[in-house]
Amino acid sequence: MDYNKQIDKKWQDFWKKEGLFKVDTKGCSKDKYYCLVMFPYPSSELHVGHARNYVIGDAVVRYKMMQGLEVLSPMGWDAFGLPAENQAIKRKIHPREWTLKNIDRIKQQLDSWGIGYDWDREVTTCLPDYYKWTQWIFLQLYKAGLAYKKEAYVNWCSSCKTVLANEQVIDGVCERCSTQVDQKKLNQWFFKITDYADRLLKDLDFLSEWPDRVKSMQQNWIGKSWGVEINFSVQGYGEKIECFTTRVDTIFGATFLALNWEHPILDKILEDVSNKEEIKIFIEKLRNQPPCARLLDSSDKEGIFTGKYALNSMTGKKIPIWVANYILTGYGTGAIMCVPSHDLRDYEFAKKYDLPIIEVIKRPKTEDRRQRTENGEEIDDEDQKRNQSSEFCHRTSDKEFEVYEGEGVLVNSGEFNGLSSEEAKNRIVEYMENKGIGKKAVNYKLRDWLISRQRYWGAPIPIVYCLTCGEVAVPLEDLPVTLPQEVEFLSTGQSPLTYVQDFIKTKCPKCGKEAKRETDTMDTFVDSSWYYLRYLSPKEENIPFDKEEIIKWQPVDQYIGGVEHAILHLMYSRFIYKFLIDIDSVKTEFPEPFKRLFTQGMIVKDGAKMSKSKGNVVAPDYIIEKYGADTMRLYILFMGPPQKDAEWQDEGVSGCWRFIQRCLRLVDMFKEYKEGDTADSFNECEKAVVRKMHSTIREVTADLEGNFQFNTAISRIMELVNQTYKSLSEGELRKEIFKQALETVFLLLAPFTPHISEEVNKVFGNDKSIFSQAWPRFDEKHLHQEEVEVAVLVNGKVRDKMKINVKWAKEDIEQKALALAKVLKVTANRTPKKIIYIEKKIVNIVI
RNA sequence: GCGGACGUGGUGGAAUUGGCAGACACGCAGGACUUAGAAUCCUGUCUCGAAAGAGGUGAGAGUUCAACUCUCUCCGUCCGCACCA
Repeated sequence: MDYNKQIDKKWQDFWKKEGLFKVDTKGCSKDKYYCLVMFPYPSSELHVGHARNYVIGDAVVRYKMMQGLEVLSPMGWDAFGLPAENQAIKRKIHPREWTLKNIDRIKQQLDSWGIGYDWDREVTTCLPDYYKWTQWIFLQLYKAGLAYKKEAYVNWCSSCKTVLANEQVIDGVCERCSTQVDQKKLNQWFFKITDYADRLLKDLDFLSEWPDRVKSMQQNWIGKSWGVEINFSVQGYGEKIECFTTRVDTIFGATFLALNWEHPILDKILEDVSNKEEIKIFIEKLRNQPPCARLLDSSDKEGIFTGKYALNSMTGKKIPIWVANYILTGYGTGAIMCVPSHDLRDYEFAKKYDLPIIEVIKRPKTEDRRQRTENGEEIDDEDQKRNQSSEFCHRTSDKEFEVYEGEGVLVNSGEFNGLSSEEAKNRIVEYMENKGIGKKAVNYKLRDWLISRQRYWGAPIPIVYCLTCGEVAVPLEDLPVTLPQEVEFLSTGQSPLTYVQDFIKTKCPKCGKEAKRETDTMDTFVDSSWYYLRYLSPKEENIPFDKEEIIKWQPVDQYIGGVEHAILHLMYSRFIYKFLIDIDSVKTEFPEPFKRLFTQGMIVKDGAKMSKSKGNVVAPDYIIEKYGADTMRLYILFMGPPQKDAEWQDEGVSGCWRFIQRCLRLVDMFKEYKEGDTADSFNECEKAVVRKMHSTIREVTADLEGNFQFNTAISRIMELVNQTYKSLSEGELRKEIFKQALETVFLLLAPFTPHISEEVNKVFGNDKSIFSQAWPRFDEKHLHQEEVEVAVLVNGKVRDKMKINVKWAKEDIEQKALALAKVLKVTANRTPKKIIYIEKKIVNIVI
């Protein structure tokens, strides 16, 4: 059989004509399977790295179809965003035009690879029929008090002239243009995702089928920690300074307080300070420091004494209040109690400015640790000490003092002396709560989601500003707030919408007077946080999504995409989903949108991520031109475990091509095949093929049911093909068996190489699509083997192998093993201490 | 620093979860068929050794009849977070 490009095209057209991937979400009666592949940002053409994503998704979709499920496989476009706007500025193309042109091109690519989608459900986030509902979601959040505006210091990229979210700042530079990021105070819209922090954390428990890596990244990002909030009263003022600490057991060692430059109390306490100007200059310096000026070196720690003191409420001693550059803004209260004896950072600071250091925690005694070792063996004291220091201790260069950051036993802590850290924490909180000087508290690293963008190419925020009524939400019936087509891109730092008079000018929905529209647009992560719901009813004009459909089709059974979305996209989607559940817009048993998540690895070339600038991009189109779609698909799946990064090797592609040719040659042989004389029962060659066939079905199915181990699945199919060749050359096969073997090969290959599988399916006289056939089943009885080979080991070392009949008694097998010449040579007539027989595997003789 | 993943031939990678390490491919070498090449087919290919044999899964120890797999220590690579009090 000849493979040619017409075959690809022919079957792609066939699937389209037959509507193979069309799903009637309402009407279908089969069990549902919602397979979702992360939709692409339509920038330029897709390369093989992107292809991996879609090929994996397609293989899953086709496999599940053959399993008899109703498989929903939609596709769409994450079409708003910065690159389109950058292109517009650079090349004077309208973002919309550029985006839609790219969509056409990518769609054509996906088609030519034979990726199957229900295109009737296509969703494009930059079109009004979609972003109308993104705005709707904004308004729901607004109504619930979860969308709010606040003035805040934000990351400002002077090159892109825009505000960046923290997560778009990589190592202190803009993720897109690598310009140094500055700080700027602006009025911004936020979503209050922090209200959901605890649920986002707790509900990770529902996600047993997500990779641990992703879950731990999310956990980390939420960053929940338990501790105590302590009030320190400022001497001479009625004011208090709140500090959060996770180590209240070290309170007796707190010898100073440190504030960040933004702390509100500074204005008050600095009033009558003599060196006020000096301090202000220092604060100003910190304010202008971009977040990238991360202090990696301890010597970078800087601070200034405010001249004021607070009281350590436990010791009653007065402790100085400092302003320091190492106190984070936006986490905790902006003030901390500093314990230089048990916190390395505080120690470095105290050392530099000569502040007192009081040890209050002793490392637990070695006896305690010794008890913890399993077998009670003594452990060398020196070793212990070394281990401990590597864990918790930071020896200072002058060796005067070791900062011990671990837990231990309290000293110099008044009535709490002798308690363990753990006990002390409880007792001290209790004491503080009674006295009203502190209380248990929880802190999160997670911050509210900044969604404002001073950009044109995004969904307009549906808010109007009226001189009389103030901030007014656009009524639902007025949605969408349409993005104007005519726009000018001026580098001013303002949203281009600011200059579109027709857009800005509007009437206040409340009082009808002249009003102005909000000119910021939304972060594209808002668009992508709910698209999977829109796929279920993409054409609905009056509602964002159909509740009934959601009950039926949510959660997504399998979500597939890159790890780069492990934190933001997935966190935001989870948040929005939970919110929609809360406002009763989504009804579901399972509180998470994506039941199972698969993150595929990157394809690298010459050891590096593919990029135009490196010139190492592998274009799929040339591979398709040379070998066809199936070869590319097969290689992408065969190159390695799909969740791991893999190096692209052109030689590997030709290997897959050869395999396909080898399969097709077998089909040719079958067409010409003349059956010889057949006996009643199968001969050895036939038995071998049948056995291999069934074991292959079993293993390939297991590989796909597991963690999508396409690479091993394919290698097993290769083995079946090899076995078929071998049996053909070694003896007679009746035609029926030859046929079964071939049919099995192509059924198993169908999810990976759909075009050729369809073609061969036709050779066997089936007019219907191979994907309407059932996935093959194996029969246990064909796996059974009378005779198997076992390895014979002496003292764990393989000495010989022997064939045994599985019915033989254990003793007989052992006797036979002992009698082997190679075994006798080693045992030299010594009687074995013990013989271990593992069924059908091993005989181990211990002497 | 914290969290996670990982370390196996010249290369990509297998190993029914503690049971014959290197499946399946790539590459390479030799051979067959060809005027020749391409394609295809066959054979070989962890290391040392002529062979018998010995060694071998980053290093070292331990548990076990048996360890790539489990435990501990160390070394190294990749990813995420990072002055989170």
